Amino acid sequence: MIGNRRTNDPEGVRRRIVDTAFDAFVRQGYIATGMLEIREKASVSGGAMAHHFPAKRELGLAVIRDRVSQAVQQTWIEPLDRCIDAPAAIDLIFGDIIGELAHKGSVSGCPLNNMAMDVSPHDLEMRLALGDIFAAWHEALSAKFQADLASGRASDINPGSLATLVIAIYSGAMAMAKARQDVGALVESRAELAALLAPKYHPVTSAG
Amino acid sequence: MIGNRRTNDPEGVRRRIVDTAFDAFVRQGYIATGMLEIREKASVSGGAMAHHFPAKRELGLAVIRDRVSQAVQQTWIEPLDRCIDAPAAIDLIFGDIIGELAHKGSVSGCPLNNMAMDVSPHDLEMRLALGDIFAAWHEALSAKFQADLASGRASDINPGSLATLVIAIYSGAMAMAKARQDVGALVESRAELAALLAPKYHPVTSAG
DNA sequence: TTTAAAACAGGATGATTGACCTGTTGGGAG
DNA sequence: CTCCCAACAGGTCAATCATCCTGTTTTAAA
Repeated sequence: MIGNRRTNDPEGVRRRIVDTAFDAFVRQGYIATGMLEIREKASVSGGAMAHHFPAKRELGLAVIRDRVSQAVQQTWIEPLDRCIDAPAAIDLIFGDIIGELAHKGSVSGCPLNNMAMDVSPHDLEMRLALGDIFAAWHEALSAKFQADLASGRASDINPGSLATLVIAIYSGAMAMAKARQDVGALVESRAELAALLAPKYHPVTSAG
Repeated sequence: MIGNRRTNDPEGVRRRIVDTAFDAFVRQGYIATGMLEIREKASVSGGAMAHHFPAKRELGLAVIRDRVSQAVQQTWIEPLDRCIDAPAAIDLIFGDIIGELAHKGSVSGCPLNNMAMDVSPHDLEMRLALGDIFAAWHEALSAKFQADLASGRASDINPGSLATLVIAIYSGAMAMAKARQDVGALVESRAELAALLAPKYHPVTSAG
């Protein structure tokens, strides 16, 4: 007769756990975050936690597959689909992130990159799951550059390696911003990135 | 009468600890590495460890100031001084890293970036120490671009923001390489970086 | 030679970690 | 209404963590 009421809302409890874990993993890191801390912040009992996620690994996998992937989807892939070309989308995305971080005050970094950095060396399955998200990101960017090429909007670019470069710039600039707690690196990288893409777009059609 | 012989070599013991810690911190991360693990790998007793580094923080600081900073110095700043211009140095550095990683088999990432990612959110002093290294790196790159500009070797570049871009590309490509355990991102980024710097260098001197 | 302090050895310590266990309650199938 | 299992509560567990302690040996200064 320990007898306390309980909520009995499996989907809600699970969502609360994953949401809390995602936030903590991104801000402090996967390894630095304890199960107890997640339980307390999510107001979930040990029994409920063990029921939904018997091991920390599975919670990590769930966060990667359910949250990190959709974070990349929302902040990168969907804007790419909506914008007229790749440079426009990239500039919009950088601008949104800079504005968000500037008014939020602190920089927690790119969720995908943060997770990849401290999880990759320790868990093969998580590394592969994160690799899939990188691949989807790269594919979306690459396809957009390819489309710009096909439509004549751009010329003289290699979609695949250019997509890799853009991802590297974003990830690296985010890492610098996080390390220095300053959006300056993102601002400068955005400007440089726009400048290096510009000459490849709207090629001068034999001006006289 | 516990009585065992001991080495009594303060500088050597300290160096072994810091070397071992640097290797472990870069490969598995600062938080994921335990003091016991470092002690065992360095063959150092608990007493010696406590004498040289009473707290883990101080070992982290020592690794950052004594090893991470010199790693950046050796792999980036010195080659910059030796090469004729920035693009030559950058291409050389990327090539060296790619070759080294390719023949080593595994990618552990950029020491500075690795340390910054999992330490920055938790310790202000370490974050500032890492920020100083980033600043020195940026300053060296920026100065080289500035010199190239002054010597007429390059034109139409912004040394400061271009240096930030190069650091972001390197850090980001390293992170991708680590996450996917593949040097492809470094290879592609090197090519793209060379291609974007080329038109700014050796400007066509009124060919006809 | 005496002596104080640095350099070490070999544990011990409490706190925290991830995992798990027993018991209880809810909801849905029959 | 009955029965069964998912859903949950609350506490326990061994392992590991960073830290610190007592004692011994070396070094160097006086």
